Amino acid sequence: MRRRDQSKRKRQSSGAEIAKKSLNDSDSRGHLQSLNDNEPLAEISREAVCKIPSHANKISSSGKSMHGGYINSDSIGIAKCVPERNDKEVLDPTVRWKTSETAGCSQISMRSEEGKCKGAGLGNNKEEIDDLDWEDGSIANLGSTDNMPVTIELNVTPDSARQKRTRRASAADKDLAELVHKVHLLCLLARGRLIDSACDDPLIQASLLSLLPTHLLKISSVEIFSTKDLHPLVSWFHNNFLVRNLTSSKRSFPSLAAALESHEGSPEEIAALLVALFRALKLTTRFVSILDVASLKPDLENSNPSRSAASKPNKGIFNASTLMVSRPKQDSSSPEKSIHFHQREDACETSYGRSRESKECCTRRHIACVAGDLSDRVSDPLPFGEENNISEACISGKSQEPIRKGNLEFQMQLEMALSATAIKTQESEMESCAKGSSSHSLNFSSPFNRLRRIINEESPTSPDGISVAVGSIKVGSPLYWAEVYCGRETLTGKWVHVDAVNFIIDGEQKVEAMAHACKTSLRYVVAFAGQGAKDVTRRYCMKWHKIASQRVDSIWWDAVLAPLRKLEAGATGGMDVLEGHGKNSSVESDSSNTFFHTRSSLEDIELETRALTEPLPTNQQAYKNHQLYAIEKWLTRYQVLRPKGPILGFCSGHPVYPRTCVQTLKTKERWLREGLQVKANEHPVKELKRSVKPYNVQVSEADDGVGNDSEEYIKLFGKWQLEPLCLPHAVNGIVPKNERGQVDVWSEKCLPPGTVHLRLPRVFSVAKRLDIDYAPAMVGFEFRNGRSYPVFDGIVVCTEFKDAILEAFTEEEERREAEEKRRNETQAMSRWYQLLSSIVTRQRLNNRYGQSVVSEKSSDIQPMNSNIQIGGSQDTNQTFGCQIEDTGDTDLNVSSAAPSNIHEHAFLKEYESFDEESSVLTKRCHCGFSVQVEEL
DNA sequence: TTGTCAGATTTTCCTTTGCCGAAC
DNA sequence: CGTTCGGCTTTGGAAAATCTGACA
Repeated sequence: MRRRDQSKRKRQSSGAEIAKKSLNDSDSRGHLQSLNDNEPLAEISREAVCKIPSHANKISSSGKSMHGGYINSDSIGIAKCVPERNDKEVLDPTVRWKTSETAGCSQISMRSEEGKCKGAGLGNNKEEIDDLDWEDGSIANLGSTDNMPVTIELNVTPDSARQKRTRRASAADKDLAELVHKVHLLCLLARGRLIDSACDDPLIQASLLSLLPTHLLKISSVEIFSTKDLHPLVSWFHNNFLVRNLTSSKRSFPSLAAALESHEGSPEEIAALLVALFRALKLTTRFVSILDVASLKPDLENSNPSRSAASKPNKGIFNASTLMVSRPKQDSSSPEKSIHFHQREDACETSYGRSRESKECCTRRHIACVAGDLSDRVSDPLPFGEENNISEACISGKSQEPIRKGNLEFQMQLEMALSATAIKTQESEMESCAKGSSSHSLNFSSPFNRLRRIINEESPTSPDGISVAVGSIKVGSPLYWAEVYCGRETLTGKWVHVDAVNFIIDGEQKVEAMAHACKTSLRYVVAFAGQGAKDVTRRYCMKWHKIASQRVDSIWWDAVLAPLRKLEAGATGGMDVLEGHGKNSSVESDSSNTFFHTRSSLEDIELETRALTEPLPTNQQAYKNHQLYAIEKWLTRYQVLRPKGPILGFCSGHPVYPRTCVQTLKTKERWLREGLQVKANEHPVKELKRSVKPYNVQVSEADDGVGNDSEEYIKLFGKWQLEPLCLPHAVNGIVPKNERGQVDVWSEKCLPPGTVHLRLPRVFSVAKRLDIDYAPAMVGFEFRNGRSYPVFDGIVVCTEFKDAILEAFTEEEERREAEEKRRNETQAMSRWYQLLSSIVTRQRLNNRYGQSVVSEKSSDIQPMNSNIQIGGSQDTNQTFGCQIEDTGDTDLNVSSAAPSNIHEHAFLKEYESFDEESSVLTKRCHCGFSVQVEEL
């Protein structure tokens, strides 16, 4: 019962989560067309996304009905608010059912996400809200919160909460999570392509060029440029376009035109505009995005963002964020209420997964505090009374939760906040740019810029006077940036990272730390160009072992990206052959030069090199599944180190070896399946004690109580002890068999030379009849009743008999089919006879014992002659060839329609009628007799 | 607060070559 | 009387994954 409840809860939450995902995607949909009307990929992606929510909703439907069924979802999983009895509304994505094991739905606690309860007389203290008893269902002032998202939680006892924690994901959960992950990945890829194509818009590019000061236009005339040439350009862009939190904006999908017009936009739009600007200046540029995709692992506990708050009612993240960061005031009349919630989240562009809420809150919390601290230090007072508000926010934050100091996250946030708020003149900035220090990536903005940037859309109208953290979005996780190809950077050129949002140039090594500080995972970093895409995660992720397990199956991912990579390479000149000395130019392929590189292949080499030169992890557990390194401690018992060296380093005193030294051991039988056999005179590398004794050994032991040592150990061999399988050749039409008189056909490699495997049903009988030697083909095992049973499929025969057997088999099958047909016909005839006999008998009985029954019941069986023939004639005038002679002892009341007592029914075509619905053909004789035939 | 580690717990994977009796 | 076919009973240990708590 508990398991069922947990399962239901899980399904509910995943359903809600998926609905939420699709909501965001559907949210974006309305704007897709504005970017590219002819883009079918978006449609395909959308359909794929819609399938999953509907699947999940199907699963969760039982849970809904159990709880009263007030939650509705439409076909694509978008939540609808359906009024409940007490004028409450349930917003699907934030609803989570918690079934109390004992009391069931005993208590409903409602929580206002937006803190509106505060103003509605429910008190400022979150604890008060949580402690309120809603048992009677009357909730004060809820009438005014018609569109307010609320979370309904059924009371959970501490015990059940604990039990739930121990529940783990099932295989189905994992499958679903993987499916969601893949679909989400595809959606984000599609989104990236849309943004990328928008960057190519000539109108946008021309508009950007028109804004650009003339002295900056000269970069387009520089054929080969370096990182420092980009500084003035990026600096100008940084100062003229500001990143804005567009939580309550009309547009939720990027619109470059709107961003260009207003000189402000989301981080995505700003990054895209920079890409457009670079492309307008004829620089080879990619739009790069972190695909912050839903988790690959099922997330049972944290799938709902408010879970952490629920588990920690007094100092949860939710509470802290509610007090410290005012969420946008919701328009109670807005029909897109549910969407609005996601728009806010979208502002941070974080994942839909478990860390979404915590990420957002964490970021905002820290920024608020950092900004608050700064307000004390920075001499220039903040405009719009921000200072006080921020201080208040921070103080209130401090009172609830101490600020974390001294860690990387704090430092990163501080740095980023400084870049947004500290005083720095435009001149000095330009100076620093001119110096061209690539290491100096975090430059400070001008005061003017700071003032502009500090404006947050919600701040001035914040209802409770608590400021939204200034620039929180701007200084959030780096999610979008540009990559510009600089020919002068290295010998062969280099893709240079340019982050306009955070004003970082050539800071690829900083991305990981910054993303980490904002709880964003660098699982997929994809560069878009020319409608194509390329995975460049390796360039930015130094700790690959940390993300490897969070990435989807690489074969699938590579297959997805394969066509996109070609497009990308084509658009960025990646297919052009490069000459040395950093001069990239398209040259004719020189047939005499057999060794040349394209830009794309050089980048591949660079990324591959990074993959092979990952630094040694500092913790032992990272070596457990590390692709490059291994320590002996974490090897399984089927693994050995051979050769045992070289030692690449040490971790906690354990020597670190290359993963290539790890060899997998298998038993002789296992190697056999791969078409390999152990060489003669090779001794097992390892012998393991057998945990499960073979069945026959168990029996023999039970009999005599003496074990067989050779059977008790599993002998393991390494790959270096093997040679290709050498089976005895078939001689004189005799198939070489094993000790059981069969052939184990694990694969084609396991077939003895000169033999062939015929996987046909009943083929053994043919071989037997032809007196040809054969062996049953064992193809695997079936595990039933705690034991394994061999599975046979077809036979193995010598090749020379193959044709003869196939020919005989074909004949045999034809004969068998004919026999079967004959048998079926006989059976059909017999059944017809039985049917008509019963009709006759029934008629006799009716005639003898009651006329009324006849009139009532046999509407479709007309008065008839008892002389019936059964036959298979297909003629127009069908007759039944089997006659049932009336013995004359019955007193048949023959209908007037019947022409005579001795009458052979003739079923003419023109009297037939066919009922389409029931597929019943009614045949009628002119005498009035009718027979209904059901067509098969 | 976060990361690491060891131990505990849960889930998944691997194991691997019949017998008996009723019906036909 | 021989052949066919369905039901029987439902392992259990190791590895892998994950959780927990202590500690730095």
